[in-house]
Amino acid sequence: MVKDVKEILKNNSLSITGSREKILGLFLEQPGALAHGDIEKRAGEKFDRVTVYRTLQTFVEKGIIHTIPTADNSIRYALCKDDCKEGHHHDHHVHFVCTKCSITYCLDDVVTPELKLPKGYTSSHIEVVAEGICKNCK
Amino acid sequence: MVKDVKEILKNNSLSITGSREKILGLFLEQPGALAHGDIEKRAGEKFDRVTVYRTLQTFVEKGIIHTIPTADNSIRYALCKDDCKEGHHHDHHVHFVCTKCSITYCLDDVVTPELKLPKGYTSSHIEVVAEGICKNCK
DNA sequence: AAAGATTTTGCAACTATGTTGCTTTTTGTT
DNA sequence: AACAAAAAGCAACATAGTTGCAAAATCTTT
Repeated sequence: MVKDVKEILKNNSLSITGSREKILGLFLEQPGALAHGDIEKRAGEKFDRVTVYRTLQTFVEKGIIHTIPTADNSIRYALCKDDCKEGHHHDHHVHFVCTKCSITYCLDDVVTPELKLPKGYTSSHIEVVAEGICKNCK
Repeated sequence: MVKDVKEILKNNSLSITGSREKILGLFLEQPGALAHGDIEKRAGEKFDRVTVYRTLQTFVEKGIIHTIPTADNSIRYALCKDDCKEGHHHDHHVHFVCTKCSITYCLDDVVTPELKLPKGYTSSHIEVVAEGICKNCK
């Protein structure tokens, strides 16, 4: 079930380091998205804040994770599906934030709907975030 | 065209002060949304940062403005339509961020689409942010 | 397997952003 | 005009995020 962390790093031509293994491991072992703060907490204060920032940034650049904008304005990160390549994300799915447990889910099966924009507007990307109660909390 | 700032404040039972008049004026005199930083800059460094924060907070509570989550994770504020009441917002429209001029628009006529969520999920609020080129920049 | 080049980490310092408590000033009310 | 209530301003603090640089770890080459 759990994909090999080292494998993923190698495939993205990243050197295998302790922090990268641990941080990537955190993403693999749980369903929701993680905010920067979550990672620092769950990792047990092992590494520096700066390292977390830089690692997340690297993962985003490589297309391993993607960012999710949330209403409360904290950036969250979640694993990308395999069709994300370096510098080119394809996360055209809807995100769901549970107001009870505050877990953020990627609803990979729910595709972002088409929008009829007013004349003159052209959209290249549409972000949809739904808020409510998730299946575990109802 | 420009609504009376004092009128709006009175209608929301807010005392009329210099900062509130100026900040509300900024929102009325331009089409897009404003971030906290924009307000501090455009106001010409007249008042304290804290005042801006508290004024914006008051306006949000009263339903005069609403917040817009953006991809770059900076909160933006925009005027609410008249059907927003104290503590109860109705901003069920789509927001549009221009990648060129980075102005954020409220597309009041574009209603947030319905979503078919997976079983077990119930959404109370859906936020849609489209990114692209606006009518002035194309 | 060791040496050297390259990355990554961790530290310190700094900037930006946002919050809280308290005093002074302004506003609304009588 | 006088008083009570609310808002503004100030200082101090808290959190988030960035940058430069030296030390440590990783990768590569032999």
